[in-house]
Amino acid sequence: MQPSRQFSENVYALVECIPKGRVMTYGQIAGLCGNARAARIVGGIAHYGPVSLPWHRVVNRSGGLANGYYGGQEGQKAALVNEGVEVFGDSGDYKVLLETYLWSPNS
DNA sequence: CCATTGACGAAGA
DNA sequence: TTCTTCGCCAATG
Repeated sequence: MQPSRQFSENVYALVECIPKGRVMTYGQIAGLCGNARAARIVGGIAHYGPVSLPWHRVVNRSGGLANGYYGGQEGQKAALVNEGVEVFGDSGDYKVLLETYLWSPNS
């Protein structure tokens, strides 16, 4: 297989596969896609890529919400809360409990 | 085709 | 302990 181009494909598939009420980290997604060091690529794809995917379920390794989300952290936070995820922190520093909401495709 | 970006991660100061 | 810097590699312009 040629994982190179499939990277974005894997990212899209994984993000779409994240069940409601769960989240995944960029690093984990990158690792599952074959490039553990391409965490930025995931974020890059998210930025360049379509908004058609549940990017609001994707958080950074600290469980913090993304910093360039199209609707801002408050938008992503609202989306997560809307799915039953408890979001802690204040404006600009939202975060979720990875211990509780982190999801894995093998799960 | 070349240069720059990018919503991260981990290490260093 | 927090802040800063480097590295990673794909996608966009």
